[in-house]
Amino acid sequence: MKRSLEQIEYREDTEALAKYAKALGHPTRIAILKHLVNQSCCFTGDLVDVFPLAQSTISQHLKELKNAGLIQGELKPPKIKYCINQENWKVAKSLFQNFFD
Amino acid sequence: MKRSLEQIEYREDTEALAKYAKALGHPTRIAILKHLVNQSCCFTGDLVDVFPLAQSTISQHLKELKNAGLIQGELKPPKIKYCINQENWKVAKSLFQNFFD
DNA sequence: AAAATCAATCGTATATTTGCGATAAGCAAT
DNA sequence: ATTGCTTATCGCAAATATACGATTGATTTT
Repeated sequence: MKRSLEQIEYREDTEALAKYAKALGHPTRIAILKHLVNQSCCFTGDLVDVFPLAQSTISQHLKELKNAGLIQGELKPPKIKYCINQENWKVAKSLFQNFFD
Repeated sequence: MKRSLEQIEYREDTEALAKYAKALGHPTRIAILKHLVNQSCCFTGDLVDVFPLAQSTISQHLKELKNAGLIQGELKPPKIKYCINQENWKVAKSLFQNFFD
């Protein structure tokens, strides 16, 4: 992509908010998170049953949510249990709260 | 893009939240909105001075924010005055509020 | 050690996003 | 009607996102 020569430096909280928002910017990921909030936790397999998407696609969405810090995976062999990352969840919550006044 | 055969139907509020989140998913757009919240309103030209981005790029970001419904433009010849769309702003605010509990 | 199970990653295809410069379009004043 | 100012759109290039099937990797059970 053609980019501005001087890479723009935004305030840290601006970047953070954009990062969280981007992660939330897809209905499937919103739905996954809602599911996690309700169930408190769940496994990838469960989600594959809930959504008409390939396992690899679900996994990819989970990865993005994990990268954004909104969820975390706990090894629960032979499965992996995904939960909301409460700490960052609070951070995101307050970022959005402050943003909207 | 290879898509699921059956286009997934999400709840309306899930789609709406994802739409707003997507619009917020770029630091420049966050910064623009913060600017608008502070200034209450402003013109495209002002933003071009504030951000080291081409006028066309700013215009594109404004377009996305407008499409998402977060801002609105008022003709103030020869300029266009952009403001927060208070109505949708409230909607977005409560969607994020509910989402984060 | 082998088999089974589950999730992650790879490779691919396509769509969308982001950025730019250049051009067009809208409107006011001349 | 022409000019000048402001913003939108077009056309392009490159990056990123979204989805899939196929494969790999990790771990437990047999």
